[in-house]
Amino acid sequence: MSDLLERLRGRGWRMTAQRRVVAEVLDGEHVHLTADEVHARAVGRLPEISRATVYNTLGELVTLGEVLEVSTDRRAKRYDPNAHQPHHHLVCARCGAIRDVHPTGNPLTSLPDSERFGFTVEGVEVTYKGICPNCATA
Amino acid sequence: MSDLLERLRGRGWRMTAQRRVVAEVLDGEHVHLTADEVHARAVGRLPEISRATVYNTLGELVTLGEVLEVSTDRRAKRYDPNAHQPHHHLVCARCGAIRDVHPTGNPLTSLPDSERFGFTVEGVEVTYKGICPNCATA
DNA sequence: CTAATTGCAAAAGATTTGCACGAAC
DNA sequence: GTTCGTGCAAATCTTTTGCAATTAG
Repeated sequence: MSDLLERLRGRGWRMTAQRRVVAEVLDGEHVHLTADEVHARAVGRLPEISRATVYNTLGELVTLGEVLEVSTDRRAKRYDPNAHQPHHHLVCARCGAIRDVHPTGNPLTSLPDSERFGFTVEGVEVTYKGICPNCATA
Repeated sequence: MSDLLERLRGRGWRMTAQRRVVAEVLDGEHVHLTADEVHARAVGRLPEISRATVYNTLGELVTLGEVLEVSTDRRAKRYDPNAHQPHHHLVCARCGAIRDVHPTGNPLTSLPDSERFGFTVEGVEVTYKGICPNCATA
């Protein structure tokens, strides 16, 4: 059963077949699908679901804070349902594969005032870059 | 005079009016323009320069390692000419403004083996998120 | 002179939008 | 019944590509 779905129900999210399918497709760890991949998988379970609905739904999940948008070097954004466990990303520079990694014991110091340029700092995102074992072999 | 341009000359980069203008437009600190913004500014100095050439040139500068691609939450990528001084970014969640920030005294521990999933880790990118003074006022 | 670069225009890829119809509550 | 969500198709925005004309070295 989908954790994400549970949480959404709990928040009184209006439920439809399409939204359920999107939430189900997204659920899990190390899941970082593009909108198009979400649509492709959703179609497997609900053939008539449209891309527009997938985009709408993803946008809403991001607004609700239940899904994170991951911007990569590539064109399409990826969506990460693992929003409630703080984590960072390890990205393969060659193929774009992404893994979740969890903050090391090292609490990242917050930015010193002298480096804030008057900004209010709300968070930090850490992305490690490297080559995945698959690409290293090939 | 443009630092970037100097470096490119030194590397024997084939020079054209278009390339010079792109390098000039990019030079500086806290510069994070989109391809379209680069084009707009380049046109100011060389009216007939085409978007395709701007894209070509930016792509090449990235390949040469002289310019960094910054992926944001927004659609268009941004280009950062400050590639030779290691730094991170502070991004306004509201308007997208970006400032360069320099690593705090805190050396970010490298990822432990148990969190590498077999990847070779080559670098890390840190992005602070917040609200810029401008947006905070509005 | 020769190989590399440019501009154009068209194509491709990703995402958004307007609107009539249909479904959730 | 009312409000909100959906599908479609067209629009928009960003980036890439093919190719003939041009230019740097």
